[in-house]
Amino acid sequence: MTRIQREKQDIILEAALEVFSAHGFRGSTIDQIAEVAGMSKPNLLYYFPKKEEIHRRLMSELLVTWLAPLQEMRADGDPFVEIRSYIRRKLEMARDFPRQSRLFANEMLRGAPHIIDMIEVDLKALVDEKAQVLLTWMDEGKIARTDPYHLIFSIWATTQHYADFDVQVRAVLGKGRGGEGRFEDAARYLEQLFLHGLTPKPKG
Amino acid sequence: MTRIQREKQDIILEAALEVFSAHGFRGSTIDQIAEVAGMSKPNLLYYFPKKEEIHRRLMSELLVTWLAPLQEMRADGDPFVEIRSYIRRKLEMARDFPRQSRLFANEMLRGAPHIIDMIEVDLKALVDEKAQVLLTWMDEGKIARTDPYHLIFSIWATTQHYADFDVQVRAVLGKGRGGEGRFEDAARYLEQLFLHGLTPKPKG
DNA sequence: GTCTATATATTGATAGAC
DNA sequence: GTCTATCAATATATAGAC
Repeated sequence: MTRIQREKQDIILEAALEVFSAHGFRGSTIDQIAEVAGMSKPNLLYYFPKKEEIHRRLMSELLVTWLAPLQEMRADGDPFVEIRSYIRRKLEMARDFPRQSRLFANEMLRGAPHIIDMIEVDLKALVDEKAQVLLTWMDEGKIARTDPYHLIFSIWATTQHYADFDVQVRAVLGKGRGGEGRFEDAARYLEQLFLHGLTPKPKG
Repeated sequence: MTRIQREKQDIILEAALEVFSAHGFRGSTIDQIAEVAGMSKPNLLYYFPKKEEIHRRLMSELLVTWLAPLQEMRADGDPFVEIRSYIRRKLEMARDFPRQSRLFANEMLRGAPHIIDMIEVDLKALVDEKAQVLLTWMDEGKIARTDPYHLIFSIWATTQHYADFDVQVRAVLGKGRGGEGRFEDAARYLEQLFLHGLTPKPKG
């Protein structure tokens, strides 16, 4: 495959991400994607003969990106530093790659038909491994004893929320508060939530 | 409108909830809904002449259900009891009404085109009111000082996650752990998260 | 490789018999 | 109120000229 071909494919995939993440697979048309990509529909179909093939490519690339932040959590690091860094990385992904997050959420809502195998095998294996790391930290008394799986779920949920439910977050915060400060506020809030919860500090 | 008519409409709305929540608006066909409802397509269209009208009805009913749990949080109650109850109600909704949760998530992912007005007005007003309640509790030193808006967001995110990302949760927990214990585990975990975070208890 | 024109399939909605 | 038959619009995909 030539360099030109690869570039064209990348333009199409970028346009498809834009459209699929906003309207879902069925809600998106090749016409829309072609327009965003700046080419005609038959031209787009010259590079990707099937609409499904575009989606498939996006999904397989997505999963690699998706597993990366958790993989970086190191067993030999300081527990609080590692967890805080993980939360930060996930929140940065929600801020910088909201379309990927929404594409993933769309797939989940439909029962993950295209990636259920990778979820059940690769993702499960990774989470099992990191849950074991968390359990070790608990055994060592470095973090509170709790359910490591649900801990990971809650980090996913709280961070991805800022991408997937972005409209709602902005509407609720209103014009002033929604204006770009929300990710910094979220970072501060989530750090406190996961590290201390709502228990008030004794006055000092 | 007769009783029969109302019943038929309810059957259609129930079927539409099933289909829309799983495939999204554009991904659902009237044929599918009609089949689930156990009637022919023209017959269904006799009661709802437009596909959009079915969706509109579901959305307006949904929003009422959706605001209820937060409305019940009372300023004159004990803060920890009120917050814990709220989390519990939201988690029960994720468990008992996952389709409504997914319908809502679908709408959010698309930028809430049909309900943005209610989000910006009614939901915002309700959250503003409850954020004020939380702020008062913080001023009184009853709960830790934190961002009340992001606190509410994180309760939404963590509880709805068990409905919206159900496939993933079950796949990661595996056959044994995914088997029905997950909501009880989540309830225990979330209670600890919000009340104490990960700070380990001093040994004693 | 890119275009115009078009084939084919799906689907929302209607017509008209019963 | 419910059905069969069908229309009209949309959307995926292909044919064939350039």
